Amino acid sequence: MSKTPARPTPATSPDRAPRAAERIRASARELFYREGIRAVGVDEIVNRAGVTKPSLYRAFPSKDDLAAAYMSDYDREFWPKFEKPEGKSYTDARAQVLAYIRELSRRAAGDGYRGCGLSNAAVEYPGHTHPARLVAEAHKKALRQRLRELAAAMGAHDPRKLGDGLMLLIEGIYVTGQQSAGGPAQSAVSVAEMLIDASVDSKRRK
Amino acid sequence: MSKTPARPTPATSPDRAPRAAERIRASARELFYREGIRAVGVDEIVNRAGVTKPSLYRAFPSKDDLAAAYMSDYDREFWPKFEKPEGKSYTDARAQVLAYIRELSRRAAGDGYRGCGLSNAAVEYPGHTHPARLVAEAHKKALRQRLRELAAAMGAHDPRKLGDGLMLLIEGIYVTGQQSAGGPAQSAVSVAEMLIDASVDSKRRK
DNA sequence: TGACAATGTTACCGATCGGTACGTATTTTG
DNA sequence: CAAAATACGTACCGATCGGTAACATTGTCA
Repeated sequence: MSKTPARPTPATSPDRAPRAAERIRASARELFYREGIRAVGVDEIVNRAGVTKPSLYRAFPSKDDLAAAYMSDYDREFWPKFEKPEGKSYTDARAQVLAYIRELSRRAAGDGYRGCGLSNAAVEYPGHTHPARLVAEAHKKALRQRLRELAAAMGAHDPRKLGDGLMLLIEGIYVTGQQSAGGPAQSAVSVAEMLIDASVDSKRRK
Repeated sequence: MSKTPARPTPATSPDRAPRAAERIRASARELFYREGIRAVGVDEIVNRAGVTKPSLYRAFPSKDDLAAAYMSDYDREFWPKFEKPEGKSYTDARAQVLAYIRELSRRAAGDGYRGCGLSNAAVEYPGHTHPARLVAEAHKKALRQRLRELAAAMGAHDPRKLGDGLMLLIEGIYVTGQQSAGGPAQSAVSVAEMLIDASVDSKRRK
């Protein structure tokens, strides 16, 4: 019945990419985000993926490495949402950041919102040597620098200050969004506007 | 040798307050904060407290309830630090909030900083019925309201907006402080100043 | 002293944890 | 087609998890 006779996957490419590993990544992605990494056992992951445990350990040396892969996937999915919020491209840095924060605040108001998977992982694993943490910290460092660039593009007097301010704000949305619905995240857009306007040349205020 | 003959504890009060329970609370407090709640086993807690496992379960129905007690302790220790930052009392709401953020940023720059135990617990336990989460969410609700009061006392046009902005900022310090040293938290004080000054009547700016 | 409450001691429970040895399908290749 | 390689499943491991039963010991107050 499920023959898929033609060519479900190329499988001719020398780069090994079995289907089980991808199903595991997707399953881990969902469960780790929803429940937390420590809360999810490997059995639950493989059951949901429709595969078995040895398949997991053939693709990933350990659960910690699977968690690191989850971090990399999360990071990869993040950047399009940040650079092209609401699906549109922006030339105006201010508009881009505000659009991202607007979209983020909307998501954070949803019921199943669980914040940033990377920040959450850093909470779950305090040790700075855990493989998942390394990916998360690299991501946060990159985001901080990108926000500083955007702050400079907005014409901020002190791009570092504005960039850090926006970073703190965004992380605040992440963490408060999962605490309670209708939380402070719903004020985030106007707060960001205030912050940006107060950071650029006062002559340019409308 | 360690007789403590006189009166180490009153022990006359009828309210049951044995010493083992307090040692367990203190041990849990430290370990839960440093390592995370899920990461710490009950054996580790009782070993560090110098007591045995049955003593734990005589004082607390379950580990989840001990976690909830940890939340309550954390909440109780929080408010003095917030209301009297740097050990001083403040009549000026702006000065108080800025002093708290200054003190917080200093702590967040330290090596072993692990953010807010209450926010971290909400990350570890997504389910909104967990006893620890209930305490944490009540705390965050109270803090949000208190910040709104303080924002009003500062003379903010929109106290809700400024209060939420400060809340997002503070939560941002919590979470980024434990990610990497020298992070965006070190810009928090000047960001808070900007936010407050932009929220109050512009005539009052210095 | 005797009664009582709090704690310690020891051994144990079932469940679940992350991880693996080993045999079986399935596919690729000559 | 047959053989080698690859992907997958069954069954299991020791360790640790949260939690408990039963009993001995201590300290306090009357």
